[in-house]
Amino acid sequence: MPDPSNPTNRVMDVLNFLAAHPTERFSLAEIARHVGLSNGSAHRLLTTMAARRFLARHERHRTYSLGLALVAIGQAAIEQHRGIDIARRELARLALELGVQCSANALVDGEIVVLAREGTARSQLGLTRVGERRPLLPPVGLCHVAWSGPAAIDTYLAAARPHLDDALFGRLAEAIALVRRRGFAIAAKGLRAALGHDATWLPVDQVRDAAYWNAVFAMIGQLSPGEIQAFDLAEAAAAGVSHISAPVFAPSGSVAFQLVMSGLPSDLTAGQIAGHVERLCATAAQITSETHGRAPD
Amino acid sequence: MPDPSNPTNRVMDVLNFLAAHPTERFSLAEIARHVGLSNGSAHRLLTTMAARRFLARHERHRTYSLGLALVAIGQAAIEQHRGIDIARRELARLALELGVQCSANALVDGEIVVLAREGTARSQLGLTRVGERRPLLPPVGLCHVAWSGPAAIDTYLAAARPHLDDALFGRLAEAIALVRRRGFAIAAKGLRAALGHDATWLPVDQVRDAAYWNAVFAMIGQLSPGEIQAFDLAEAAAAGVSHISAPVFAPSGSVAFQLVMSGLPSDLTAGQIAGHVERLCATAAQITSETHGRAPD
DNA sequence: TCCATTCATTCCAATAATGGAATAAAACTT
DNA sequence: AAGTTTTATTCCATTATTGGAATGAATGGA
Repeated sequence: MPDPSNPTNRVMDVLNFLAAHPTERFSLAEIARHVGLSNGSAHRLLTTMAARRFLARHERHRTYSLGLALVAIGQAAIEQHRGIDIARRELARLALELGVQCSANALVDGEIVVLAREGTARSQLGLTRVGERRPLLPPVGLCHVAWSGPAAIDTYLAAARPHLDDALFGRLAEAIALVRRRGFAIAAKGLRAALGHDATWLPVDQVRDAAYWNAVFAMIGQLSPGEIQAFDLAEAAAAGVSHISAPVFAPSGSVAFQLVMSGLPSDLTAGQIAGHVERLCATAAQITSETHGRAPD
Repeated sequence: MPDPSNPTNRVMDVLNFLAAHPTERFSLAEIARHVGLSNGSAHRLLTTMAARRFLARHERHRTYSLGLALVAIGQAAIEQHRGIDIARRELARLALELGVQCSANALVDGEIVVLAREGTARSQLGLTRVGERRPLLPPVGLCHVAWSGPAAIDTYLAAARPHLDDALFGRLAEAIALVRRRGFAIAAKGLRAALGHDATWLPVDQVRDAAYWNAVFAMIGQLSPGEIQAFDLAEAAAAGVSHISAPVFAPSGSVAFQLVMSGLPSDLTAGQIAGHVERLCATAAQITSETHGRAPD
């Protein structure tokens, strides 16, 4: 692996930054600051991209946003990833039949990126929008990590370590092995559920400044054991289910993306929860199969 | 305008190339050749992009295609361009009510890129797929050119000049002024229609080698006057309508994208054609209005 | 309305990316 | 199965890009 190409990364940084804030528009200076570019470089970069409609320039406010060329490229990308289409269809069916919210997300560049969402959320909180990005931190993303190599697992654990006490950290480490063993992840609701907050709620779509990270880390520090992972379904039934997730594998054996079911009714029995888990896992397995994926050894 | 940033353009070249062939996958060497890169540069570029999932690498065949990150970016781009969503909805309605095929396309990087398509085609030919790219050459793209500055118009005319005889070329030049005056473009069917070919048919989704361009230029040389532009609707009614198109304007006064209606029944009267034109223009105007666009002075 | 501040744009010395050759690894052919 | 061609990857001197300062334009506040 050769040293990465910086100019190339800069282009992707700009695109990622703009995609992470799909409703906003940014000036040259703002983009330069957030992406870590000098004004001069940002100027050439942005004008070059705007000239080819990868970015749209809004003359009136001198701001930039994602351009029309990316609409077409995104559509072309979907054609390459039939699994996304299948996931949309199947998740919509699940959402309708079970009255839950379903989504699919991938790990991109160390962040969780929402690829699809079906079903309407019960609450505003935990609402995911396609294109949104969240940090890869507990309690989310276990399915992405559990089938990765030791290096990725260590990175995940190391990021969470400073914010968890020993007991919770141990549970997280165990959870990874457990998730891989049983083939899905399930998190219970925790203390915050009483406040109308779901643990999957993380500040989103805002600039990742110190205040943002403080809020995220504070949330992680307050997790209850069950929010990290429910070790059996009875535990989940007692506290209520926060979310269930299952992996879709690529042909290479890595996790292509994960399916997430959330917004479940709070009065489910352990048996009903098992049914939901079964449905989600079956859907994930079906997509894995239809896209010629396979789980790693 | 500063000299463009080459490293940035290379990234966009790769993305455009892969997006132009959404069903295929390419090796490093193929991409390097088509985009005009050295193997060394291509190697670093592709591995850098694949590392961040902008490209998907298929280990088995050592090929690359568009990655999952672009799915999310494409979705985010759609959020910025509400017009695309509105166009989808309205074009679907038009397609259903009139029994025609409708699409939207934008000018990206000197090429026509299909952004949306609604309604099923009557024939396989002229079938457009979202993400597809076609050269900006007569008889398509008049709406993109007609509201542009003299420079863009000259470029368009110059590209067509070598392949048209004097009479046809004069008609094309006139057509641009006419389209701008009346606010839409309409092309009749020509000789090729009898063979089941529409003039909008152009080789697509294949590598742009010499054979490709020969086929394209040969097609242009065989255009009939009405295929370039029907100067009145009676002319269109007599030969049958190939396609109608109307521009959607951006706030800046430039053409954001154009709407195209094709696959019309061949037995329409001039009055019925006028009705179709009216519907398409009204839709375009509505989208222009809803997205705060305006026609240039 | 004027001033201060922020922002966009240009320019040049310092620096990092690039092209092309060389090497190694596949893939294909005979 | 061995030879031959194509492909992927590494390396280094050449060359083009970059960061930062300076300028000019525009915005917001008093």
